[in-house]
Amino acid sequence: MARSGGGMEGSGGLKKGPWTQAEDKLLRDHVRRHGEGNWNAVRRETRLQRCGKSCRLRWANHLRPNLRKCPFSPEEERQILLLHGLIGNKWARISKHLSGRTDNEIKNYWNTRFKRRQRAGLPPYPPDVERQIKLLRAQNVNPFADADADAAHANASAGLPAPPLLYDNYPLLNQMQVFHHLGGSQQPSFHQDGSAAAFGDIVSSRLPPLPTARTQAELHSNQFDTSISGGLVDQSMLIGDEHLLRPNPSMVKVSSMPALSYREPDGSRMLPAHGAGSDGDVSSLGQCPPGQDLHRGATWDFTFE
DNA sequence: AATTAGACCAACCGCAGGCGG
DNA sequence: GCCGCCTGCGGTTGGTCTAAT
Repeated sequence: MARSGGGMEGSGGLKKGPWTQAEDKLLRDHVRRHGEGNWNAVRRETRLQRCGKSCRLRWANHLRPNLRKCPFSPEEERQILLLHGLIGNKWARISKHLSGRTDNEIKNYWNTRFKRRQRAGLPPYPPDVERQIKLLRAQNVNPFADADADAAHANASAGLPAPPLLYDNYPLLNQMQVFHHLGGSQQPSFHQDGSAAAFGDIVSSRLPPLPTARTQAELHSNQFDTSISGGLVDQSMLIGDEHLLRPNPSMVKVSSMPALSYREPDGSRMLPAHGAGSDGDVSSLGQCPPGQDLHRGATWDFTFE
């Protein structure tokens, strides 16, 4: 929704506020003809009275193809938490690991989730996610591997030799998939050298420095340093986020780790909360049925088993 | 039925970095 | 090196929706 009323004009006669269908069509047509980029030309070449910034945002968040507008699946939520734990508020980077998701969407998700947990006095990450974050950090898994992969791709295009085929030349998502495949409890072995990697052997190299420990006060209001809160988790915190999101009167705190499961929106079947998909591949989680907006109403229903 | 609080989400703003003149 | 333009990113705001009271 808009911050200012629809049809409001900013300086220079530029329109602000919510986009109309006609405006969307103009922008879509322009991108179809000229491709993405050069956003300031949109106003010159169409009747659209929007600044370039606004056009880019509208395209990126709403109009570009292959956007997924369904609610986040538990697997995606877990990936967001994990990536956030590793690289912080790098929404654009995180969104690159979740196909069809925008940085704005992920940022909104995190902010509301963060506020909720903060109000409840809970740490930002569920204990199992926090453990995984600490493990990945300890093993120096490179969360910026996608950038390396991009660079490798650029090298290839330029006729330059490809770098050695290392696991961290692939997106972090894939590393998590392997981790997940191993059950999450069995620690994969990581190597700092480039020796051959059998399955379960993860080669890691060219790592950025790990974040240094900082006091909570030094962090932004919505950032956490997992090195501080890690490990010391009260049993009462072992409750899935969805219970906080949509409190259930029958919800009780338990003294031992509950097994979580979730029910698909149609209630047809129950699946384990973690590793919902067989391989954690977001792209295989399924698109929303065309014309059906699942944003509201279709929530993941966590229950204790 | 009215009110309130919280969740959700679209969109704006400021800033930084890249690039060409 | 400086400047202006463009683009991308992250933070923030504020409207709408929904459930609870």
